[in-house]
Amino acid sequence: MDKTYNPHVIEQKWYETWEKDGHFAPAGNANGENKPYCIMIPPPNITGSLHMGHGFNNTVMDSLTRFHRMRGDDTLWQPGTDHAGIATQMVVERQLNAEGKTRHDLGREAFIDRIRDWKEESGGNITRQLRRMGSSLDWSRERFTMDDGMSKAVQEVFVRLHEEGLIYRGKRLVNWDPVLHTAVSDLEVLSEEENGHLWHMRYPLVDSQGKGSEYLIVATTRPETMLGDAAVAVHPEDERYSHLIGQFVELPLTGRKIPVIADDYVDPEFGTGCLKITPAHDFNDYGVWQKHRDEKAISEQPFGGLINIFTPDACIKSSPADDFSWGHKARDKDQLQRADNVPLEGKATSEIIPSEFHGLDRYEARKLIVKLLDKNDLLEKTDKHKLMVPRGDRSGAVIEPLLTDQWYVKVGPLAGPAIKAVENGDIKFVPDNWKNTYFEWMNNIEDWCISRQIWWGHRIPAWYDEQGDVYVGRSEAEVREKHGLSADMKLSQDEDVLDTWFSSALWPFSTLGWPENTDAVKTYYPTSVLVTGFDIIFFWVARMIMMGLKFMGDVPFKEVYIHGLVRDSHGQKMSKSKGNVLDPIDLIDGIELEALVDKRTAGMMQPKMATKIEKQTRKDFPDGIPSFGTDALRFTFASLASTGRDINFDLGRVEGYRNFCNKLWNAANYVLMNTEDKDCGQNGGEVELSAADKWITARLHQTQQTVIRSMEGYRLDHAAQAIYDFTWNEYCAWYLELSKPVLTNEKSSEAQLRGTRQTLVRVLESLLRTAHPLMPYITEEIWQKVAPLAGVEGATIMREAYPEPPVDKVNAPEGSREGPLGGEDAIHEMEWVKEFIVGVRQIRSGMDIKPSKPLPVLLQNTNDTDKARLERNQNTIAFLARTESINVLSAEEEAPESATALVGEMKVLIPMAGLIDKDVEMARLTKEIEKKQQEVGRIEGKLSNPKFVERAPEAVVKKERDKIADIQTALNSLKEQRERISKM
RNA sequence: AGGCGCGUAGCUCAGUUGGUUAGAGCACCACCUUGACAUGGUGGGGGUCGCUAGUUCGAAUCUAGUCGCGCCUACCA
Repeated sequence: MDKTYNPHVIEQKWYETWEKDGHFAPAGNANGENKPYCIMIPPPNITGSLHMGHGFNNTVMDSLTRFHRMRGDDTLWQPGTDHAGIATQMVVERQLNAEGKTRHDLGREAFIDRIRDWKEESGGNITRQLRRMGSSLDWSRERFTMDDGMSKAVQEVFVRLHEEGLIYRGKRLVNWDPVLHTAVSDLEVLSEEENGHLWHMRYPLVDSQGKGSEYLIVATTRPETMLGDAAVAVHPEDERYSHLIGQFVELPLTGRKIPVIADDYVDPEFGTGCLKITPAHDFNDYGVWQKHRDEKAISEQPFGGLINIFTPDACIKSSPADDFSWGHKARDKDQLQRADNVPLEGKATSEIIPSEFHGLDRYEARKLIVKLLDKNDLLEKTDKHKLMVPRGDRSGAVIEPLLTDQWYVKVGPLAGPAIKAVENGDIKFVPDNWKNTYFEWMNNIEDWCISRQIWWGHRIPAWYDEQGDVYVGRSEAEVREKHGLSADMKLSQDEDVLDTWFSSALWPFSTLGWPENTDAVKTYYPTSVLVTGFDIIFFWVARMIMMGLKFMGDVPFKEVYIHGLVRDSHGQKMSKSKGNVLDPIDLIDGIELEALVDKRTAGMMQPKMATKIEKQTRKDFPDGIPSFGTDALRFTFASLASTGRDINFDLGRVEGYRNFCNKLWNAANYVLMNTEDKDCGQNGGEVELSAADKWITARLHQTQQTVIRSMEGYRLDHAAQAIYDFTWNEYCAWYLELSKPVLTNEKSSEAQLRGTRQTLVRVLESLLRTAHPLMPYITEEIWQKVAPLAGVEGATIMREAYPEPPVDKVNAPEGSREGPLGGEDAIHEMEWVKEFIVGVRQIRSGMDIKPSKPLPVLLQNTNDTDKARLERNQNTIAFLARTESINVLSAEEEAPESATALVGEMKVLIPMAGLIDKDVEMARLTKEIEKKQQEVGRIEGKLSNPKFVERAPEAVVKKERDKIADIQTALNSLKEQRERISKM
């Protein structure tokens, strides 16, 4: 082993070996005892690169996977990527734009080829990065959501749902992205509060004779939509306006007459209590229109009131042709009429919109309308107003509600069983609270718009004849056959593709080969656990549950472990625009400050932001980021995996765990130095175990129990903490030190030496297996060297058995792989030894005595146990406390003036002559006495309370009594000591 | 508007069904280059657990209220 810990050298090497030797593949179940354990990776987007969220998420999954694999489960962690329809299409379109082309120049097929080419080149970036994280994914089963097999699954699901009437086509208002020219689902729209205006517009009454006011005032945040108004609504009980219900107002700038209708949707308190109704451009107005569409005054409006004024670009229509080319595809007049039952007699939309607005963008139209209203004295006032603006999560464009033909999944019938599965515990959320979020959404679920007007994705398996009738089937041939359509009948496939989440929803079973009934499907479905962040409970988790139950008749996973989102150390979300992103790979490899600054400011549109980010980065990382290695990063992620929602990532933690790796490395180095080429008892021979040997073994077992319990409960932070604590504070800080006096003592017997060496290697070997799921590389590297010394043979630690510590540390069977048994006596003895040593050290440190100076020690008030323990451990104590001599005083012997430490009732005395300052020792004792007195006071308070003694459990009372007795003894002892010294 | 989460040491976080002197890492102070490790060792300082009331023999932990921060849902033009 190298003298110094160098993660880079070992990491690369081991990952390649593991992958090459097929260690990531499931073990299978040849012996009939291996339970299946399966995790499906949440497929990362092919356009993406590894971010901290991935790093965290994959650390958790890999740790679970390695843990279960070592425990003998038939373990599969399956990788794959998501085609990410819109995101990917945008990436490649941007490339084309740079070449001065658009996707339309290439045509659909060539464009898709181009995307596939791009995927071959760049799409593997993230899987390479996953490998760097040490992820033990079975790459031989890697899937991609656009694979043939996946397409088949998607098609099958679509057709079956359609056959059952759970997929339908409808003309509805959808969230339309006017930049990307596609519909998006509710979930892909992010509404945020923005500053805007509330315009109060005057709509003149048509017949104001004797009716009081001459106009109604409507307030709107979107004046441009007035061109599509169909009515003005007031609350039916609003006395201010009740007399006007049924009257007409003149729609300014257009001359159209629209009715005043009554609807209790209107809030009389808001604005003037008059609400303009624009049913084709507002979801709520559409709802109002549906209730009133049969009223004559509405139905006689153009298009029955459903007046769509926008083109797909969100510009005002400028020609009659626009009426038939909005949405995403041209439709003829008859079809439109049939679909909506809306009469098309009369004028085209462009003819009812004044020509000065034609072709204007929605915001230009807004400006002009406000200007003209103002000019005509029809603008009452303009108020500043905060409003929720819906934007597409990909394009950032303001989403326009637009009437188009789309495909929908009727979600209600799927949601019922999905809710039940969580209610009855078939699926458990961890932490449990997240089920509330799930129920909340599932109980208010809306039909899911699944069609997208883009090219990259699963094309919808539907064909149209020339009359526009639609046929759904697995292929054109199947459609013809099913519906008896003649071969010469012209059919054209739907141009749209499916929402990416539609294929993701099938992920837990499509990856296993469904719709074929493969062995993998039979073995690994339902999968064991889904590990993901809470941000996609709606997007993904809920939909997988619905689809799994529907098509597999069983839940897709038994548990959902929801973890937090990784933020920066101040709790800020990491984002490119904030310039606070950390790249896990940079934490592994390290990065120079300049490179980091460049990376963070690259592509910044606003120079101001770039400057700010640069400044912040230079402040946060004055020396760049040092290289920490994968294991340190993984251990950090694990240590942060508590139940909270936010994970604030602090670089200091990684540094601490990098040091931990280094500690482990050096400890191994020490162990090897003392055991390699030496007899560690692998081949038999008498072995004598010291109290220290037994003690560390017992502590190892306790640690392993904690780790196993923690892993089973998804508390990786507790597992990490237990491993850290044991390794550093017990194995390294104490046991390695305790081994030194044995190994260096010429008087040690062969059996003693063998016992110590054996314990050194066996505990280390077992510890490495315990830690391996969290820190795979360093444990493998060390294990390779240590295992043979512990008498273990194997190709790799990752295929070794996970430690099974004996539950009962006194009575467990002999010959456990985790080492011999400890035992209570050994533990107590070691506590005594440690107290002794610490006591001397405290005096030494408190008195400013050089560590190198050997001290004479006297023991007073010793009992037989003390003497026996001293006998056995004298050499150890002398070595670790650096004593010159240890002498037991008999009861009648007077002790010289000394500094004192207490070990139970025994006094450890260090004579002060020439060494120790009286005042310092007085102060030390006084402080100690005060502390003890405080505690005595607290406990006395408890015990003198009769209610406590009466009502508290006996064990608790006894504990307090024992405690106070101990403290009293110590206190008396200390007081006495102070008394003596004060007389000096 | 509704729902949820968080508030513990200077910072980042643990704290299991209420019962030790409330812990860890980093940072801080002093001492130490002793032969695994200065990415280290030894010793030490630092918290009225956001606030208030209640339940209880006993509250960081349970209940109610309150303040602060954050998130997610929602149709207020």
